[in-house]
Amino acid sequence: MPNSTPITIPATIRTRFAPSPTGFLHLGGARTALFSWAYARHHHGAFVLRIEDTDRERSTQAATDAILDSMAWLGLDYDEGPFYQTRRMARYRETLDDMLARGLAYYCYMTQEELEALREAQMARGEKPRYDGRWRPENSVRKEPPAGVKPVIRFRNPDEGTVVWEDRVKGRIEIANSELDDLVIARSDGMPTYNFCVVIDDIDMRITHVIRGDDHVNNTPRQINIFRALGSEPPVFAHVPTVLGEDGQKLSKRHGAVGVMEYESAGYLPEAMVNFLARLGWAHGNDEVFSAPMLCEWFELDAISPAPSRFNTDKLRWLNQEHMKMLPLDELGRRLLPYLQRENIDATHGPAPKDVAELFRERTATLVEMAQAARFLYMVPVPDRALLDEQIQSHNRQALAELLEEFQQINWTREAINGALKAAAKKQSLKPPQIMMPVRALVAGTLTTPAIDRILELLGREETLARLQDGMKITA
RNA sequence: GUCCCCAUCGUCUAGAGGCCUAGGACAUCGCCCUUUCACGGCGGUAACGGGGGUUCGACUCCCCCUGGGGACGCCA
Repeated sequence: MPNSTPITIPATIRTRFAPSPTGFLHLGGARTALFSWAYARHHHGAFVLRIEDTDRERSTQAATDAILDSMAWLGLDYDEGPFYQTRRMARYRETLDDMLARGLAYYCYMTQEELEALREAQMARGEKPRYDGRWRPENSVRKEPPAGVKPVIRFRNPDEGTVVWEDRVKGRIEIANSELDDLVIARSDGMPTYNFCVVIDDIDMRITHVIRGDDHVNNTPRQINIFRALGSEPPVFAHVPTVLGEDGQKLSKRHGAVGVMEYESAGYLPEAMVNFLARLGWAHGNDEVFSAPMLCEWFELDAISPAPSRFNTDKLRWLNQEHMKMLPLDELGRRLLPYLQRENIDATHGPAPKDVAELFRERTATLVEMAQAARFLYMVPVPDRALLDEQIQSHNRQALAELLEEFQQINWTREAINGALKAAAKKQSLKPPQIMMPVRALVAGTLTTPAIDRILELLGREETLARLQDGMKITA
């Protein structure tokens, strides 16, 4: 008889994010954390952070720190934790002993070699590889534990029936107990395993909604069985689909940036990252650009798509620019500052970062691009001889000379600069571009810049005159 | 191999039987704006994987096929 999970929403929603600290926080994990966080915030519940570090071989403090940094950058604050599973051993052992005593779990003395042989034989027969239950209490009454073998502890999974739950994103899922084997809940060295700890923790931390990656779907029925064996009602489950690379393949190193903090390095705003990640597999009508608070207000599990979705850099870039345009200029300037430093640009002299931000936020998509584009505002560009020869020729040399003189007279305002530029062109019967383009080349070392009058204004009279004069000498 | 899940424009998605001549966004193409590059504005190309049902009526419900993804650890 199928036993299903009722959909009842408890008064206080408690969600958790439970990464294993074996590497940086990747995009998929970040989105899972985001959804879990947003759901808790939406319901004014609690968001718990738990570090699943029972795999001592692979867990590192550095990875934990990296995950914490990523969450902080994204603005995913937690209400409780971080809890470390390795510090809860006493609790796990106590439960293990209790389960052993009650016959819910048993020692299994099968060796790794025996297990491997069994699996190979099963695969050869076209069967699903799994443990055959040979050390179950009912089978091993006569057997003597072999000497020298340290046993694992296995959970005695029910043989009959079907485990059913209403997944909040996938819908109803049923898996027959006959498909499940008795999973190892404690290693031979005594260390409890993930599938066991996760259940104990979710019970103890009173987690009401487990929102996690859908690679855990197959673990869920086993965990539900443990919940039941322990006399606890399982939480609501919501299995979020995978985030794929741009090519539709599983995310891996060859996709380039898969770690969240790599996007910080690449000049993306956390606001944009949150917005983008949220739109991957989740939608609120036609809303595209929104803030984290808006996400929290709107977020519902039912709106999560059950299908995997692909990462898309173009859209992330667009969103980043949108968020750069939404940020107050002072703030955007503050955010730009560290990127200028990373480009080895000394921003202690020269234009205020907020003025630079205003100039470039409509023509660059990331803070890195903005910093790079702004370089000439702080440092004299490397002269491009070919460009200067092309831009400065006999037809406009006279006009440029006159412009230089004019620049020494006028008030140094954008309006006056613009007037001088146009007047100088007109006087020599040139079109405005015929004087503006060479000035760009002289002052910025490139032809693609924001409005030239504003650039000269920001650069200041002294710097402008110096660059014009030095540049003119090169082509003279 | 076995089990589980998924399937709307190139991509992210809206769509909960008639509102769909399938909407939005990114990307792309064209035009306008324009001192360059952008921004912005206007417009275009572009999708319900296939086959069966159910129904007066299916993008929407059911089944099969195909195609994708995930899981089968003393990893999480």
